[in-house]
Amino acid sequence: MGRRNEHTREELRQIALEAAEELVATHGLVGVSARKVASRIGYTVGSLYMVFRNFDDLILQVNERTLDALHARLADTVVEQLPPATAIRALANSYIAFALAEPNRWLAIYQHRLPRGEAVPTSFGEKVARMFDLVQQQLMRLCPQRPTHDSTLAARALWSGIHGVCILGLDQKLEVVGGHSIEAVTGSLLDQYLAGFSQ
Amino acid sequence: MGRRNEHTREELRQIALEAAEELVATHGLVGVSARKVASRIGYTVGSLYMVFRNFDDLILQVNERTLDALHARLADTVVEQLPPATAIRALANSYIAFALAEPNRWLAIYQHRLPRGEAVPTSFGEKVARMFDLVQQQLMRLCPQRPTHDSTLAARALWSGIHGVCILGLDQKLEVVGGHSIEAVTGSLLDQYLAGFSQ
DNA sequence: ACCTGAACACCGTTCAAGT
DNA sequence: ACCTGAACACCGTTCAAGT
Repeated sequence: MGRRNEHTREELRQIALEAAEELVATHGLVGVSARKVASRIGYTVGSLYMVFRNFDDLILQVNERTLDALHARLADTVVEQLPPATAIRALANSYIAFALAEPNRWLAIYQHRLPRGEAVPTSFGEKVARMFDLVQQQLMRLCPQRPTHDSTLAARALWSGIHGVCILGLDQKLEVVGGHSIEAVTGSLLDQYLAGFSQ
Repeated sequence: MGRRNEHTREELRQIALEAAEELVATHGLVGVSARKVASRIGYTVGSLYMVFRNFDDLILQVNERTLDALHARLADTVVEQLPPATAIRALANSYIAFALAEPNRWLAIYQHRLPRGEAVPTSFGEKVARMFDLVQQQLMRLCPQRPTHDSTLAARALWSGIHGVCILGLDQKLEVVGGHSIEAVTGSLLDQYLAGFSQ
């Protein structure tokens, strides 16, 4: 009992997050529990409370890792050489590809909710903002004459829209209506919105 | 013990759903449990399994009630006398107003997820389809010359987009980026999309 | 200082036993 | 046929006790 010192605090945090991430990826947010995470890494439940404030904190950190992976995917989408409208479509395709490849991890970001009154950490908000920025840069290239305000608004509108299609698509709450693919629906959204915006 | 016969099966189902709905409305999906619902209506947990297959079935039925209320709100939005683009904006405003007035009930529809492999009942899908239809009717009025296929696709794209803005907005995952209101972002989405679509 | 093991107050679900 | 009460296998969280 007590004091094994096999891992540093930081190592413990890392292996716990990796175990939790794998549980999210394979079984979804509902498939994760503090006890399961602990047993996967060979510790008892109590140990997790040495490195995480509580269970929500653990999930929040898993989700931040997913946001990092998602942002990396978008940032890796080479876009500089493309015409702006094509660049935005490429970014949208990367976003959708991530959501489809990692549905459980991607959904967990939005399924997890903090108790009433508790705010998400600022680092979380910043990671979301980074993604909007990538889109906004292309919108500014598309319409350089427009004021910045227009493109920040457009980036949010467009990206929230893409996001909504992915959510409903993965929920299978979209397919029931007629059988359009996520790609077809986002394609329509992008085509019409960009046509309107650059007009 | 046993056999009180104070309520018929259907009455029991109704008061349970009402109690669950109130718990969702005030505390969100996480604030509901079978035990809490049972105690609110003066029964023990086991009784709920006489009228619901399991807890997911109970939540699903709560969510169908919310979908009915949402559809009623949209159907009540008088739209016949308006120009189609204005009508679509009015429908979007009703949708947003519902989400903002009943955030917990509205979010519960999309937060609840069935275990892997289980499909939502067809009645659920039909209720979503009904909502898309209301939007599609106006899109067809807007561009009568376009094939039906275009307006079904557009209804899904546009409505999923509005939906995405609401989701991110309520999550406060949208506000952090710059402080645009849900109304401003959906306004942009509608303006640009409709400009592109009717062009 | 680190970690366990047990306790506490909760879960969803089942089912023998009572009326 | 209806409903309870207790049981089962789970939860998140805390913390005295051991090394």
